[in-house]
Amino acid sequence: METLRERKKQRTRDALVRAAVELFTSQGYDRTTVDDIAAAVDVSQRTFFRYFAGKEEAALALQDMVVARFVASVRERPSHETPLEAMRQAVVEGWDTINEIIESVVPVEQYLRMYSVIESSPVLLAAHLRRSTETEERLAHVLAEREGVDLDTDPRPRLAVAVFSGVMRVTERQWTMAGDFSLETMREMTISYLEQVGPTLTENWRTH
Amino acid sequence: METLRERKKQRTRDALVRAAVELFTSQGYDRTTVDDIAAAVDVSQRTFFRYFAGKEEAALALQDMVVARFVASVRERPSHETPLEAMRQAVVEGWDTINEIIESVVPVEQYLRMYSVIESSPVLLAAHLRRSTETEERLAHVLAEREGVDLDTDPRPRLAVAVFSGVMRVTERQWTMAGDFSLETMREMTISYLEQVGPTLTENWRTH
DNA sequence: GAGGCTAGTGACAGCCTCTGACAATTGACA
DNA sequence: TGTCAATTGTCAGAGGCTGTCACTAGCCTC
Repeated sequence: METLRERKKQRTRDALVRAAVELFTSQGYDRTTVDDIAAAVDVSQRTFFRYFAGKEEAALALQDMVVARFVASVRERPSHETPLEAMRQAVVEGWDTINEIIESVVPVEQYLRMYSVIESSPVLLAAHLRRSTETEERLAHVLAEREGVDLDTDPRPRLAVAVFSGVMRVTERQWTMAGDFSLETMREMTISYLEQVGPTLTENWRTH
Repeated sequence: METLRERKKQRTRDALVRAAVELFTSQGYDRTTVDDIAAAVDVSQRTFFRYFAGKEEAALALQDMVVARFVASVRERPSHETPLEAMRQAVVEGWDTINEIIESVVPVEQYLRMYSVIESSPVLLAAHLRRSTETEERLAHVLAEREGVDLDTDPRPRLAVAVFSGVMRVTERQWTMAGDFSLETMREMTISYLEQVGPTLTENWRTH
């Protein structure tokens, strides 16, 4: 972020993300064209595509920031924690520090609203899920290193991450459907669902 | 499949899927245009889009058939099995009966090769993952009914399905990466990975 | 601080996916 | 056989995305 060039570039990028999120949350993802976004920032459409590989990437830029922080957070967890504990703590901690990450680009409120946008747009949801698998792969590497196991021969890191991500995905979805867009609710659901995984897999559901 | 019209339609659809899979597995997904597929079957591009909502749908048509069978299979499992047992049995059983489902449209070998195509094409993988979430939702309904719990208030069906799907997804991916496209290997990996989930979540990975 | 160098941009042109509208064709059925 | 409905082809066009090329503005050296 030293030179004027770099600062200018960052400003353009932020402006594009801001405009994109603004338009997506107000008009919807499909009803917003790349031209709209470019026009809102007063750059050419071609320039938009120099910053983002596609419309999706602009929509998921905020997610990327949060996810990157989450992965880093897991890596920094004390090594006495089990993989699941480490991921759990990192997520919960994440919900508390979201402001710091997002607020520099858009209001947190708008970030939360993007969850609905993502969930309600098939193409966007698809892109989000694919990116999540990339995150999972990165996470698996982190866990393997933490626990000192070989990712090529030991499937456990990937299995643990897959299970964890599955639960988080359900949480995300249920939270969105509930329509209560508060961080507090999200926090509670995260903890609650993660607690229930064990019993769900082992205990009998039928109570009679 | 009574009238001539219906038979003709089915034949066109099968021909499109066949041509699509043929082209995708030989040239790759991105290097195959909808025009190519339509031309191979000698119908107009517009007709293609009357059969499939998009290029992806044609590519995932075979998957759909297999998945539909899987969900039905879970529904038919004896009620004394736990949810996880039922899903596990349904999958393993599925690998044994795949021929019957697929062979009527394309050789099984080609179906297996589509896994690589899906895995190596970002857009296609994204579409696949999104569709998987829809399957998960359907599965959750099946489990909820089986166990007699309320899906609106009880997260356990969705959690169980999410965990199971997560494991299956890892299996799928590792199988594809291994490059050994035999049903036998897939079968073994499925069973092996599902067995390891429990220990992975509870036991200590560090053996010293 | 002048001039060369290069990253970043705008302006086209063009490909591909996908959709709406309307006309032409073909099967269904009285 | 004639009418009706379903299926298809043709045409037109929007929108996402990419290559190309010229141009401007920041940067760096002398």
